[in-house]
Amino acid sequence: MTRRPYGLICPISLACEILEPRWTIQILTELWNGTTRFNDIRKGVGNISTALLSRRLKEMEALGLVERIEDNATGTIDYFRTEKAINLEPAMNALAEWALCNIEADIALSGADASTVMWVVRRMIVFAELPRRRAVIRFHFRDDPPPKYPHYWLVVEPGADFPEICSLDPGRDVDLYVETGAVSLGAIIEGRSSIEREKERGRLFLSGDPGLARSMDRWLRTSVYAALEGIDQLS
Amino acid sequence: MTRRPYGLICPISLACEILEPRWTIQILTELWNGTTRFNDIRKGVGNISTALLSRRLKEMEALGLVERIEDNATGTIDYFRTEKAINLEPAMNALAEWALCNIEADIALSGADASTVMWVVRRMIVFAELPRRRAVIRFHFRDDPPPKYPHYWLVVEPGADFPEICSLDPGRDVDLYVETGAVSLGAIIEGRSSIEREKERGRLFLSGDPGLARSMDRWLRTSVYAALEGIDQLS
DNA sequence: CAGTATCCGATGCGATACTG
DNA sequence: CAGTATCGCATCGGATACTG
Repeated sequence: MTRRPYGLICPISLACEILEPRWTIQILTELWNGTTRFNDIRKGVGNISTALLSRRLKEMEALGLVERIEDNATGTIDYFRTEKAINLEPAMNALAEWALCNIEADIALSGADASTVMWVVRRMIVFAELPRRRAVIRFHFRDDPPPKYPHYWLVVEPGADFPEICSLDPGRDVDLYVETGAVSLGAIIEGRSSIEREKERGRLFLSGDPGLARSMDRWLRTSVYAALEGIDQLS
Repeated sequence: MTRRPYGLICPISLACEILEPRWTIQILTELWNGTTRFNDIRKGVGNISTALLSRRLKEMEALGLVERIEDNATGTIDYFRTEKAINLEPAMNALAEWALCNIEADIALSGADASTVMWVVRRMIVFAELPRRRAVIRFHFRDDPPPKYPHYWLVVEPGADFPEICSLDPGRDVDLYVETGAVSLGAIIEGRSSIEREKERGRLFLSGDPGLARSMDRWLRTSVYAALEGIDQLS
C-alpha cells in the first residue's frame, strides 16, 4: 500500500489508514470466526483474489495485525489475529451495532443472494441440535431473478462432525423443505427478523419433518448481535 | 461511488461499505467538531480537493449521514451530521481508543509536521485561559528537516473572540517562546505525552512570560482521549 | 463562499494463469 | 494447499481552472 496518508494528528484517522484498505476488516472478521487457512479465508470473505489476499495478509503482518505460523511438520500455514487485532473487537462490535440499528434492513440486505446466504447459513448451523441420524434439509430460494442455484441441500451424516452443503441434488430423501428468499433468511440470521415473523409474513415455509421444523431456531443460530435493541426490522 | 460492494451478509461489512470511501470519516469528525461550512471542512480535513469534498458530501447526504441546510436569508450553506451519523460516536470513540492504545506513538505521529500540528493547536486553544491583554506566543519548530515555516505566532487581541495564528512574523513583541518539535507537540495534544514530560526530556522549552508558561496546560487543551489508560507513550 | 468542470495520473483491484 | 506472476482496466482521487 503506497496509499497516500491522511496526515492528520488524529487517532481516528490513524485507525482509518490501517483499516480502510479493502478487505482488511473482512479478513480480521474471518480470523475472528476461527478461520486460519489461506483458502478458507479466501472463501469466507467472498472471493477476494488470491493475489490480493496474499498481499493483504503480508501487509497486515507487517502492521502487526496478523501472525503467520508455519507448521514445519505438516507444512501447513495458519493465520491468527495478534493481540493488537483482538483489541479491535470493541470497535468492530460498535460498528456492527451501528449498522444493525441505523441502516434499513432492505438496504443492508440488498446484496443478499442465495449462495452468499447459504455460506453464512453453513457457519450458523448448530450441529449438536441436529438429529444424530442422517437428515437432509433442502433450501429453496424463490428470489427474483431466480438464483443460479435455487436449491441447496444440507446433509447430516451420522459419522461426520459437520453437515455438508451442496447446490446439486445429492439424491437423498429430503426430511425438511425450507422455502424462502435470500433476504428473508439473511434477515433471520442477522437478527433483523425471526423465523416466526417470516413465517407469519409468508416469506418462509417449512414442510416435512415437524421435529426438524420446530427446532429450526435451535439448529440455526442467529448472529451474536441479534439480541440488540433497536435493530431496524425488516417490515 | 460505484464501488464494488462486498456482498456479504455481515453488518460490519455494511458499515465498511458506507464508511470506507476516503475522507468519509474525516468529514464526520470535522462536523463533530462543530464545523459546518464547506471551506472550513475542507481545511479541517486537510486539503481534500473541492471536487472530491463536494462529491463526498452529496454521497453522504444520499446515505443519510449528512444534512445540508441552506439559509435563504444569507445564502450560506451549512452541513450537519444526521442522527444516524451521531450514532456513530461510540464506534469512532472505540477506534480512537484502539489507535491510541495499540499503535506506537512514533508511528502514529510519523506524519506530523509543523503546519498540521499548528492547525490542531489552533483548535485546542482555550481562549478563556489566555490573558485578557494582548499577548503573543511564538512556536518554533526545530524539526529535521526544517519545516517550510518553522515559526508560528499565536496572537491574542483584547477585542477578538479567538486568537489568530500566522506563520509570518506579525511584528509584535513576543511574550512566550515555545521551542519544540512537531512530534512532541502532537504527542502532548494527543495525550501520548505531557508538557511536563516533554520538558523533562528536553523536547520542549518555554521562555518568556512565566505566567503564560505556567498556565500552558490550561490554555492548551489535550484530546478528549488523553485520559485513557494504556496509551502508548512516546518514550 | 460554495461549489462545477475537466483532466489526467496513479494504483488499487480483479481476473486469469501458473507453480511448488 | 498456498501462494506468485502478469495484465489490464476502472475508478478513485488530486490538481487546476473557472463560475455564480
